[in-house]
Amino acid sequence: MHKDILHAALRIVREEGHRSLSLRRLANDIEFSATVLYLYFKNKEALLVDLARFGYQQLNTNIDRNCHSIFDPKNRLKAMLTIYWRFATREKELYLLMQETGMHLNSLAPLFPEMLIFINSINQAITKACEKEKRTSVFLKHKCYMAIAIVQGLASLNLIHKDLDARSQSQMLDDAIDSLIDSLK
Amino acid sequence: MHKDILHAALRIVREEGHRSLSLRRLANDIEFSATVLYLYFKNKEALLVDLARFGYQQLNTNIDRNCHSIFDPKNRLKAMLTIYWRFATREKELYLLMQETGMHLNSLAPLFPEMLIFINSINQAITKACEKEKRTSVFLKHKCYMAIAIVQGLASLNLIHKDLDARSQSQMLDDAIDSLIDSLK
Amino acid sequence: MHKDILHAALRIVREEGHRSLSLRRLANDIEFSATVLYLYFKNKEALLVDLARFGYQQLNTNIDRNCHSIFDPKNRLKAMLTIYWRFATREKELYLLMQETGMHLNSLAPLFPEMLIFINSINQAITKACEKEKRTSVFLKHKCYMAIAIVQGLASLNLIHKDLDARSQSQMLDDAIDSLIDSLK
Amino acid sequence: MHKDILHAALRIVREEGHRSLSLRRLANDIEFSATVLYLYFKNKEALLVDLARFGYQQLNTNIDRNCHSIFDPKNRLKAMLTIYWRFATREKELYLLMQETGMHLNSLAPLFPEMLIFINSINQAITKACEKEKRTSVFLKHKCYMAIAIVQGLASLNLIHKDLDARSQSQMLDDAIDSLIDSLK
DNA sequence: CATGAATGAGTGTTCATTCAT
DNA sequence: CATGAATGAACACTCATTCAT
Repeated sequence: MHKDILHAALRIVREEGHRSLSLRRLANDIEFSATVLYLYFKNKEALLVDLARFGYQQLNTNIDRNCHSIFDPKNRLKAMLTIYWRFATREKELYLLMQETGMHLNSLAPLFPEMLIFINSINQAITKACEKEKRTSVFLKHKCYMAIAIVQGLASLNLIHKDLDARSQSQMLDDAIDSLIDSLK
Repeated sequence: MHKDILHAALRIVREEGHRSLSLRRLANDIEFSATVLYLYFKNKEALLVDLARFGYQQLNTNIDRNCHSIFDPKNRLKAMLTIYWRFATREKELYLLMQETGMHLNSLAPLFPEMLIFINSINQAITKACEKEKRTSVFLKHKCYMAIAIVQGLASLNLIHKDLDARSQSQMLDDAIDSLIDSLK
Repeated sequence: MHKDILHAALRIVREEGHRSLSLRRLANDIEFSATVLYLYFKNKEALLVDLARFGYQQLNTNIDRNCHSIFDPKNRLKAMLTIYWRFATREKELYLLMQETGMHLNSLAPLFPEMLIFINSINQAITKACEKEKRTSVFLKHKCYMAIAIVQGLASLNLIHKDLDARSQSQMLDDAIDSLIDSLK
Repeated sequence: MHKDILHAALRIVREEGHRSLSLRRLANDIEFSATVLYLYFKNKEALLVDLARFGYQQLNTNIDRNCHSIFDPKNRLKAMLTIYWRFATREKELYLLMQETGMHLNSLAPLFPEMLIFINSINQAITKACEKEKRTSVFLKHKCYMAIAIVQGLASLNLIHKDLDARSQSQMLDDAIDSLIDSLK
């Protein structure tokens, strides 16, 4: 049931935007009373958090599935970031929800383990990609955040400036990732 | 009065976030009836747009004031982007409002001239920074958007991952800008 | 509760006119919060439609009850129209609401079955009243609408020209109906 | 100016319905401040009354212009009623306003001289049409009101049952008028 | 003669949430 | 385990009207 609710909520978010997700609307969709939502979620906020976590899970498994066979560290990193960007682009509304939910939380750790997993996996990929150079962990962390920032920046650009065609976008993404990877040396 | 309203709205946004900006609340703050808002703004949306435009004006004059005396193109570009980032960081909530408002508009041109001015000024700076290389306008446009994306990405990172200290952030920004400028050659 | 609301609404309409029927006012009367109205009606408009339908139901049962024992077709028709007129006169405000609601609808069929039932019953009475003459269905339809028009015309006259005494009115009604019935031959 | 206001109001009523006529909207159209309306009209209601009176004036002059050369009393009466019906049909929204305004008034005489003129002219036509029969004034009055009722009834039918084509309507009107004229003998 | 500035009361509507059952 | 019934607070917005200037 928890899952059913989450999936229904997801559908609403995907189809009508996260601003349109109201508990009544959701209760209607799952064909249960609205009260039942409070049996499975403390709050609307709790539901949003779960939704966001689900998003990160999706993202993580997406990455796992597609990258587990890529052994070259740099290619692997590139693939991961590309998947991240594609996720943000395709799941526009869910991605926005993930961002917004992240913002409103005081501490990510307890509520957002999946996000940390995601960050970690990026971090590891970067670490492997510059194994020989023996970088400090601060350097690695910075690069990791930078990688994420680039994708997020491009994604949010996409939401505002609709005149950017898909080709331009993916080219910009490629360039940016290449440049980042270069900077690891 | 138009300005008074805008300033009061701005204060609410800054202090309590743009989600807390309701017309009632605003009317209360300016100690007028709510009706008066409709004498100066067609809509709540119109007010938001004006607020966002105001934000871009601020940003533009900020840039003007601080960069007009920097003649070296690359330094100039760096300064501009740094100011942009600082703006996004310091005016967190206003910046978010600007982003959200931008997303909901169909065409930016008529309602957001100030945003276009901002983009243009970045574009020009980039153009000057690689004058000798005779880059295509597409190349320039991509780099321009990329520059904006980087700052936006770092800004949104900032909003989510509060464990990043100021030093780290500005160092990441510096690195990223340098790397971008490098890529212009 | 649906019925309770409808009845309270009816009372307001009857006593203060359908222009005075606001959801807040209604909620006040039933001593419930305004929100509860939306549990039973999608809209204010939906409530109005239900109110109008209720009016037609009343009218239909009125007709049923009083005419089922009248077998002479012409007398029957006359009785029906007289009841219609009396309804319009006595339930002045409800009648007006029924008219206005009817005007604002695009297609009567789905939302106003009761109105169609009413029209149908008039039509049948007319059909029976000139069975022998084998009239075309167009002729019958015209006469049916004409019958309704006459009553409506007299009713609206009543609303404007208050100097008409009851006797005059019912005499005019009688004459008009007789004349209509005559024209069926 | 009085006239200018009235004409602007008329335009709004005609184009957007009498429910859309608000003083602000009107002030906007005439490009004056809303306050100025109160210099020429005591109330919104006063303005509506004037509007309605204007409607009756239009109707009266319409009748004058087109019927002054018809000498046969019955033809004349028929022409008058036809014009009335056409007016109600073509000036749908103005006609509705005239009806509604009439309803809300306690006594028509002081505020609606034009309406009385209209009724009078119908009355006279009827009187002439049955001069020889020496009818009582009550009889004449009844027939007069009946004539008006018929047209009003058909007009309001028109507003609700949109499935009636123009031909059917004018045929029904003709029949009804003929029948009424017949009944004068 | 006209206005700008302002308002109070009202509109329909939506929301997350609660609680007795 | 689930519901039906209900709510209070808020929302954006519109209206006719007033009054000092």
